Amino acid sequence: MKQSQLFGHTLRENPKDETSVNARLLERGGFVYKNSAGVYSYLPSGWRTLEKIANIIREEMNAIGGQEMFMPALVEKKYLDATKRWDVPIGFEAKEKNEKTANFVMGWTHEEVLTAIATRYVNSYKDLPFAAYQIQTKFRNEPRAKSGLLRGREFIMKDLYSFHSSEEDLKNFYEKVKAAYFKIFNRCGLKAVYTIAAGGVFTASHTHEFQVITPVGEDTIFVCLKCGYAENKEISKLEEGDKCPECRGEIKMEKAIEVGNLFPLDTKYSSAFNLQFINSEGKKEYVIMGSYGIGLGRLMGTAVEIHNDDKGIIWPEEIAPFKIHLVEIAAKQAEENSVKEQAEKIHEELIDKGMEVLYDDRDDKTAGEKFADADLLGIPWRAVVSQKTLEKDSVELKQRNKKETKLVKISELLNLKFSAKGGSAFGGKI
RNA sequence: CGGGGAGUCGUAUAGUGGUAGUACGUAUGCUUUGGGAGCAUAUAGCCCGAGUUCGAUUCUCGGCUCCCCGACCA
Repeated sequence: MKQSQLFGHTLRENPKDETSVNARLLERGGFVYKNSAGVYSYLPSGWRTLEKIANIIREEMNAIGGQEMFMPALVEKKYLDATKRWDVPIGFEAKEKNEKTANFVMGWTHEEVLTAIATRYVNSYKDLPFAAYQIQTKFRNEPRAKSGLLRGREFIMKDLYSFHSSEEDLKNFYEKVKAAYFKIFNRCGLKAVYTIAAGGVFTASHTHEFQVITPVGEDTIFVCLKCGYAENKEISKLEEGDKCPECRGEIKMEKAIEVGNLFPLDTKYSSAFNLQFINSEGKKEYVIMGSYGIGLGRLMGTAVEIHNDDKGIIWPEEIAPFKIHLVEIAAKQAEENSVKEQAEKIHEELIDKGMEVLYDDRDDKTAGEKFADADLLGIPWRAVVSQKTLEKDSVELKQRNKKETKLVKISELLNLKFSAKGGSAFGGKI
């Protein structure tokens, strides 16, 4: 991708009305555009990261048997009436107010919708268990949108729902989701704490949240420094300095961002929709359910909150919009064997290798500005091509999160793996 | 929903009861090129409505929007 053609460019100044780090950096970097408070557009580079997150989630959900599907964003009253959630103030009503459309709400969750769908297809214990998920925009009448991508009025969410014939089976699957969530957050460069919490409008029982500890978090959790046991303040009887109920370690109070959650729903929704199955003894039973959410935008915003420095974003490898940032410097056009010509060639060859590369081919930018932009954009690897490096048939390679640089032969560059795992692409040379 | 702050070119800001400067950006030309370079020219703006006034971007009132704190919530 040529940077001169990338839709959306960087801003030199922080946006006037943003104080949160993720909003400032993502807007300055041209990753997102704020349309309204808590309502964002993802520009092409930001959408690349969002899609990477989505694909990581898809991989891990599919790995535990989740099946991707897609449900309507418009949810009719009949669904939410069944669980008395039509009047929950979280919902935005659809704009049209005529008789036909007054009965719709912009979907803020889909337990009811999928449970209703399941009533047609679940008859026997042989139809269970199954788990289906979607990645879709949710709409919530957020009284106070804030902190950039961390709390919006609409947000892209992965919502997974599981259906079981027994509590035991739900528990087993719950543990699988828990393990998958740890993988997802790790792959996104985040260390999450598994936390016991309350269920809000979703369920009366206790739930679990994945919390990323950071001062900008709006949740408060009590977490054991030793074993990682944690409780959300909203249900916890712990206090800072207490002994951990699991390991007697020290409990600390921390601010945290909730990046994912798991809800044991039991029969709350199946009973409301009369979702029953015939068990192996020929008797009817309610289906046992669970639901599991991850906010993708919030996850992206959290990654930025955690991974940045005073110059910009430092994307974790797996969710970086590009793997390598090829920066040409002092390029003069229309000269034989010019820097630009060479850089173009390297760009093409990297693309041929299947590398995701952003190529800063801009002629009207100085070296300083290109470096500043590279730091702001936070792509994991930066390869500088200039007269100086070409004299040695090389590019200057640098990792965004490291200080040192190294000249690497162009031929060698094209064979590097730039792998997120297994250490440095320098192969131990640096 | 309560409290606080703020709305001026694309961005960041200055300023005024007589319609507005600056910097960056953008455009054109030339000179530059290893950490936001230089010269010249051009470009574009007072959130909306009502009131006061000869005249309102400025004052008053109302509204809308954005940010922050709190309550609520993924």
